[in-house]
Amino acid sequence: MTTKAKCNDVTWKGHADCSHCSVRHMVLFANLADADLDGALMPIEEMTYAPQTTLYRAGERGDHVYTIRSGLLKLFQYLPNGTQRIVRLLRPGDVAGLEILVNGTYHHGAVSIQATNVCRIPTAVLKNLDQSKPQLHRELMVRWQRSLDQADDIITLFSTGSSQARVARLLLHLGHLPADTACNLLSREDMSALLGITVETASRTVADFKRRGLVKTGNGQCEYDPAGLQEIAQD
Amino acid sequence: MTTKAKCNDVTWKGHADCSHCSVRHMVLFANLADADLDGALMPIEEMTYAPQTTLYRAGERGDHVYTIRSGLLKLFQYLPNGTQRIVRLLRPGDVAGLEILVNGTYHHGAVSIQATNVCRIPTAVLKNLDQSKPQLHRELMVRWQRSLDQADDIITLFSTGSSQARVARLLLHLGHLPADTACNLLSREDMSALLGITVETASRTVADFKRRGLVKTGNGQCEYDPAGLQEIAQD
DNA sequence: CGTTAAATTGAGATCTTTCAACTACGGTGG
DNA sequence: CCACCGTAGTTGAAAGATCTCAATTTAACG
Repeated sequence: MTTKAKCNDVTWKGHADCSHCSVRHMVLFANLADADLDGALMPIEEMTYAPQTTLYRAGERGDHVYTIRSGLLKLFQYLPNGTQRIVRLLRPGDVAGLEILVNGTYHHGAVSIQATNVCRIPTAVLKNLDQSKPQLHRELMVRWQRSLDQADDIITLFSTGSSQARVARLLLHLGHLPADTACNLLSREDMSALLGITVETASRTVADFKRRGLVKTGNGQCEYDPAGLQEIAQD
Repeated sequence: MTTKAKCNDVTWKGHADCSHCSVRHMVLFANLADADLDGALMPIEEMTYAPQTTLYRAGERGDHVYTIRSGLLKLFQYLPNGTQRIVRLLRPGDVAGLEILVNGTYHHGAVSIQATNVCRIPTAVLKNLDQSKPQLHRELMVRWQRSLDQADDIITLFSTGSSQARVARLLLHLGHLPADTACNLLSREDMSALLGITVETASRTVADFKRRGLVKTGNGQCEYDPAGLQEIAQD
């Protein structure tokens, strides 16, 4: 289900370490000098999770943060009535579990939506670097701010307006990274939990978009008409 | 409209300075030693804003963050269609404008809902303290995390479920601080922008609560039945 | 090829919005 | 002091959107 590898362990196949990380430019250590990272063999693990794998649960104590290298992760909370509400969608370069640095407890459940590759970083590493490399602070602030921006997106883009507008905005949002006109489709259940609508409404809306020729789907992938969806996303 | 006072200026009436701040325990400098703050006369201003006053606008450049000492502040963004969506509600102890530390631009509009008293802190102060007092980092992280928790609340509490449930949760949330069973009521317009419903629905819902004896209102104040609202807030 | 979960569809009930009318209230100026 | 005015709040009624529940189809997988 998951694979492990010491990121900085020279005995590990591939010789991977943070200073040669292929996504280094977008992750937590982006702006630290190579020398800062070379000093110690850090117990950072690279891990790959199959879809639907739980990384951690809300309320759980822990001492790792996760930077996403590839894939898609959802963070969610449970509502009073027991249903699940997705509060963040994390993509490569994003960080999960920063709250652990504040009080040692995760505030969300974290589950992979697609196959997801992450670096699992012990808080001890950050605390060590913290004292020696103040540059890390800025990097942490940037991640924290990015999380806030993403939360704002969930509020303004995904929790406001008609279900049509929400779905359209979601598709555009998902497509924004890989290409400009295609995206991996979420399950109707995840759409529902993310957009605050029912599974049926999500299904009907996507089906309607298909009928109108706005999207074409094929095994989990989705090609769409940007202009058309943009129009609907307006309101 | 607004009043100013140098927080640490010994010539200011009242002799106020951060080391004697009455809400010190809940604000940004909570855990800094008095000595850390005494060193320099810092250009921190205490200001009082009348209701409906704009502190800053989205997109604007700036170099101040605000800690709320008393009152109520809304942070909002505009939707594609021009309507306003409230993304955060700030109360005493909360911080507004932290994003300025990352890229110098405010991400929201900030407007006082009630008369609001704040400390207006230049980013330069934080950057100075930052280098000399690493303890400030933890304090900043705590604020950042609090902002995230509040954003999560907006998503799960105020943007999910029936309008009745949302209004009930809002009243309970507003009452949580002052007393346990009363709160200052928002305008229907702000309710609408916060809960993602129309002004009319907000009005009807509150009216319905009144008819059912769940709330009593009198000039902007609101007394409510906690158990009854809790019931409705469940879903 | 059978089994199970996910997605889709239909139909009616329910909720929310829309649009328009009306009321309450505070302040202004005559 | 009172009529007038503008804003915020309220209410009604019909249209529209979403949800609910049940049935059906499709897809996934061993």
